[in-house]
Amino acid sequence: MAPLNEEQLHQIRDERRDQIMGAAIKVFAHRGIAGTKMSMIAAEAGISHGLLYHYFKSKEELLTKLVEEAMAGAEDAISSIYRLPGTPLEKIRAFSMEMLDESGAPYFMLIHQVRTSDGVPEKVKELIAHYNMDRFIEYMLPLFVEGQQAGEILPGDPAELISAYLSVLSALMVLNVQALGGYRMPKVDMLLRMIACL
Amino acid sequence: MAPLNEEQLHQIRDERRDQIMGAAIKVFAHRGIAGTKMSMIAAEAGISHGLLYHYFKSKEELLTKLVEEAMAGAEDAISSIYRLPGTPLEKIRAFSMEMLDESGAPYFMLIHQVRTSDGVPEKVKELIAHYNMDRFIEYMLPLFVEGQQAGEILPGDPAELISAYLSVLSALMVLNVQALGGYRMPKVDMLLRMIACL
Amino acid sequence: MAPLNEEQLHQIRDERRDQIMGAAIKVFAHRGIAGTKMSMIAAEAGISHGLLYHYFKSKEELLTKLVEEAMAGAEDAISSIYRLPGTPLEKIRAFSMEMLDESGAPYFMLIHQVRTSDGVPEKVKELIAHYNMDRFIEYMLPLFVEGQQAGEILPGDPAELISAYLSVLSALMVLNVQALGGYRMPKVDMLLRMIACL
Amino acid sequence: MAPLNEEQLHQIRDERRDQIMGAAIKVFAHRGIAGTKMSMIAAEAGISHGLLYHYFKSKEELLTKLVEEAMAGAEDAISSIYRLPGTPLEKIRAFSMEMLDESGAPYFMLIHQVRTSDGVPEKVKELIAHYNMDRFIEYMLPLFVEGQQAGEILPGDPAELISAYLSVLSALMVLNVQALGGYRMPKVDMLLRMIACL
DNA sequence: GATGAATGAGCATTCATTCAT
DNA sequence: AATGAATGAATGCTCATTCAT
Repeated sequence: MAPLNEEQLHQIRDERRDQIMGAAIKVFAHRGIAGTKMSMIAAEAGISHGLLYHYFKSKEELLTKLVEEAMAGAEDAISSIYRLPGTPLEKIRAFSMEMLDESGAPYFMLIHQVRTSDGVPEKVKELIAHYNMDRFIEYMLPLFVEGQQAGEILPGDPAELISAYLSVLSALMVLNVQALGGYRMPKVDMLLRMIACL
Repeated sequence: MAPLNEEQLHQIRDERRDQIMGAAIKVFAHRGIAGTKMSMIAAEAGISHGLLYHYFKSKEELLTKLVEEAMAGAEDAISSIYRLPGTPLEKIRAFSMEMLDESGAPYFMLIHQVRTSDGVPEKVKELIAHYNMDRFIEYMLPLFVEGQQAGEILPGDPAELISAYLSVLSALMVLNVQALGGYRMPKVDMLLRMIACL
Repeated sequence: MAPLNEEQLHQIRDERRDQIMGAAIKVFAHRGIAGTKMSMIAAEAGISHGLLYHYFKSKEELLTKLVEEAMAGAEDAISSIYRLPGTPLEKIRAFSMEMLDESGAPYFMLIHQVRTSDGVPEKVKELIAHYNMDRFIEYMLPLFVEGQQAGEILPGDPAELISAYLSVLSALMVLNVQALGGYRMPKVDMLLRMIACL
Repeated sequence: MAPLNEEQLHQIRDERRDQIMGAAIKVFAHRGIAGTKMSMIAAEAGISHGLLYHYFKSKEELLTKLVEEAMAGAEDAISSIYRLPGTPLEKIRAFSMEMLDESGAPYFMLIHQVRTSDGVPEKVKELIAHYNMDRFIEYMLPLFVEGQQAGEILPGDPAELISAYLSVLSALMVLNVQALGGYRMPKVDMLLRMIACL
């Protein structure tokens, strides 16, 4: 009966969804939640605004899906650190470079926008609440302890070290999206001095 | 009975303007440029929205004035560094603590909002363009050179050191406005490790 | 293997049309003209909205066809009165019971919706204009006169009697579609008291 | 401080509200709930649609207020029956004439629209549920019983008599708003034959 | 100076309709 | 014939701005 088979339809839908979400994160990150108009997203994705609503019931749903994806991505990024080669400090170094290479910046930017915007729906705020730095600290704790035992990383409360270091990384990512205003991204080795034994 | 004289009227006017600008920066910083409604500012300032327009011709003018103030304030903050006591590194340390104590955060936040928002009027963008980090680097250059000569600060291109360090400071200020999400502001001494000889 | 012949295709087509019109009148009657979305009709009929447009060029055409059918049906119902058994009053009694048994209510409801909705296309309004009560009065006139001569029906202008009585019948049908709000359909004998000699 | 005093402002607001509600009930009654656009109400009231939202937060709120008013009005109308002069049947006669004189028709029409439209917000539906005919039956019960004892009104369950009679009255009001299609409002005396001893 | 009623441009969302498959 | 992706006009609602008082 169906003129296009199930699979073709599914593929179209998936492609469109990705296309829209890609456009949306770009616009949200740059213009803020309230500053982003659905028509901008549609234009960026090259479709009509009507079609946008065929795929996402509302601006809120689109934002929610984006945040969910961002959080899953962040978790992925952090958890990948153990698969990197070398000593703990080398792993952290490689991880830091990956973070700062800007490809994930829109996601961090989006989360920052959500976090600092008061006009965001409660549901999205809740999602973000789970994206607590504590989860990431837990992930990295064994690595930092190992580094401290190896004499590579500064002594002291490792949770505090991690939190401070990740805060700086996150902050730089948020700030640097557009490399405007003369900000210059610090070299990774400079950042590592904050936590490494020299 | 006698009507207020010229000067008194002027003073009331100035107070009102300050009151409004104080309210405005708070709201802008938290809700973003587009997310901030004139009525929110009026409510925050405790006046009618009609009165807002007696003091500022438009949202754009208010934003412009705010950005101008923010830029002047930033310049003040940076230039004050030479009036602080101690060695160059001690001056930088004191300056850093002042920056991070959050009192100036809304201004940095505002500037960040303006910088990363595409929907901001061109005129305001131009203002911001002047607020180039290069000016601040120039200000701090003698201090860093002095510190390097004293062996307190790492060798290497001082302009790059300053730029990187200020980027981190700015980034943390922007990120930290609400201290949400488990981010913990790093200790100043940890940040100083990025630039100091240990 | 052999493709369906002309006639079979035609029959399928007719069945589909009936299926759609049946769904449409239900939805129109319950939700009003403007409140009825094409997608609702498609869902009620169990087909895609795309297919709807294979059978009816537009919402307006569908509504028009429905109104035409409703009017033909009403005429049938009225004209059938002479085929009923018994004295004039008995015929009227049987006819009244048939009307009120609710099966034809959606049609009356639809006509009422069209009549009282200002947003209906002019073409449909014109159709309705023909469905004037005067036609029905003409139909029933001989019957009422006969009843008056037999002393069963009140004396006086028979056209006025008919008009009033049919108005009450129509009104009750329109009102009663959903039997909500505690309205209770009056017994037919009670209604007949309006026109009958007791 | 205030340029217009409290009272003047209040008066303006009240007038505007009445003006809007008057316009709204007219449009809702004629075009149905879904068929009524806020812009139509604004146009009917002779104001901008922006001002409409100054007075009523949403279409739903406006509809709710209208229904509340309609229900209060209906209760008033029914309860006023005891203040009419004459025997029970005479009271009922006077009451019926008042009902049918069309001034209250838009309210009945509105309630009918709400009752038969599926797209109406739940909150409004609940309001209507209270406007149950049972309440009105209770009101009129003593009057009908008195009429039966006086031999003016038919014997039998008075609640059923009332319910049936009020159903007919309501139905006629709903049907007759525009006196279209050749419907002719029956004379009150004809309607009274349904319940009166002759 | 101060207020809030009033306006209208702009944005989120819905829905009739078209069309490629 | 049948489906659902795609479009855009229309509608509810918000908000910057103006203005009478």
